[in-house]
Amino acid sequence: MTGPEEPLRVVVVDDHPVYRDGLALLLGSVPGVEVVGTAADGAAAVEVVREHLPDVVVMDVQMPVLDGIEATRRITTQAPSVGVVVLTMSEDDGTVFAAVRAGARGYLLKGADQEEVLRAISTVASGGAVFGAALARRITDFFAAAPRGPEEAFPQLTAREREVLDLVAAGRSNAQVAAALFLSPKTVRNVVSNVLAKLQVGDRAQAIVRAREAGLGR
Amino acid sequence: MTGPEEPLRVVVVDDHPVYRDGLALLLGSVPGVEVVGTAADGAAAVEVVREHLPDVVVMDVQMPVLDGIEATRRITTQAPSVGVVVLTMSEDDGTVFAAVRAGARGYLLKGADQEEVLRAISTVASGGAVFGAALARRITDFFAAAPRGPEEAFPQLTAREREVLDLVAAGRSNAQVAAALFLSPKTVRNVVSNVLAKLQVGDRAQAIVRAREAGLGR
DNA sequence: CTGAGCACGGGGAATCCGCCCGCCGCCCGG
DNA sequence: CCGGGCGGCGGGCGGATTCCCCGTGCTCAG
Repeated sequence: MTGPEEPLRVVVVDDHPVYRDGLALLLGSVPGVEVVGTAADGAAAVEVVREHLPDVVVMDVQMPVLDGIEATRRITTQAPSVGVVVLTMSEDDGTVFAAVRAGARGYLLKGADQEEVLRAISTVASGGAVFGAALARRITDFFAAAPRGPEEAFPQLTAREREVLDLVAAGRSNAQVAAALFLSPKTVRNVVSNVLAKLQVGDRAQAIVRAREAGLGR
Repeated sequence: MTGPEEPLRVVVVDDHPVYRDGLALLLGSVPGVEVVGTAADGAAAVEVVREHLPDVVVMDVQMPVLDGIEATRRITTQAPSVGVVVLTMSEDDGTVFAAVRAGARGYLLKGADQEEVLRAISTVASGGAVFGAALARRITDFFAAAPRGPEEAFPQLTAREREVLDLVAAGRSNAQVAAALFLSPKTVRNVVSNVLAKLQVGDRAQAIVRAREAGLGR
């Protein structure tokens, strides 16, 4: 990573000529960065990327013909080694998630200054992921809400019972649980029975619901 | 952000003296970065941060007295303006999620080179979030898996079948579903039966798992 | 009109499941 | 030493669930 430095090969995609060429010029003037191509819509972007195989693509979202999300999906599918930084006006949750799901590893708002864009490009080129200031909060909030871990799940259960419940929550039958844990099917039934009692639920189905709400079975 | 540049005030936290002081020296030698404090454990880190209020804390995870996760939680709670970059050996999913939930906005492996660490510090100082190469994939995978909305779930099901499946996924028995939908229990059984067939699962439990993975039942 | 597809209702048999009971091995305090 | 408590283990039983039949009424296309 240190030394002569092959330049970072970048493609800029945006349907607004002034913004696109301005950003390309700006990036090209930075030592160690080479803009190897530009495109004004998603379809052209896919083509340019296929041709030049850059390290990073800086991608707008709102574009004619093929939007940036779909273009990102095609690019990351065809050439997973290419990092995509999405640069857009929208800080809408749906757009952010869609972009990341499509394979983007960077997401900045168009208000970002040059240094921020450059840092994002470098980070993404080295395989990392970056989210701009306006999004960082949403990202962390999202993590806080979603993967509410197995968090000391069900302390009233024994280790064995948690183990069984986890498999039950994954949809396994008692017989499958027994096979997986090298137990008699009858024993599994009893363990499940104890779990139902401790969870204060009436049947297996409700146990699955409770367990999955606590993050088990995945 | 451009101009005279107040220096970036950084605190380095790591229980390994060589690593801690080496990193501090390295960072301090960079123009625009000032190391205003160091700490060897989480409790000391919280104290140092409270005293100096830096822009960014570079935090190890494995530490005596108070680990980096908990220290991060306390710091981001007391001083939300302070950005925390976690720097650790572990690329374990649980650790990553725990760190982000605790409020960290950066997560790099200890193999990261100096440039990478510097970029992360800058990005985090400006409010962004960064994940190193080894984690980026997990992050994007996580996004791909988690917020999969109710998205036109199970188009192969009839409206009635989706309605029933939704209640089943909430843990209701056939009798409860029948009462809720003003149907005969026998009809509910048949509908559930059709759903099981269309979902290609063998029993109610697996249907619940599939449904909840698609966002139903909540 | 006629047949196909679907929602709805029903019956019976095989299966699965949860519950109650007893047994065994372990640990701990008297 | 020994007796109780607890978790893991298994048998037998009754109820719930699933599956595979059946038939009805409705809509829609040919």
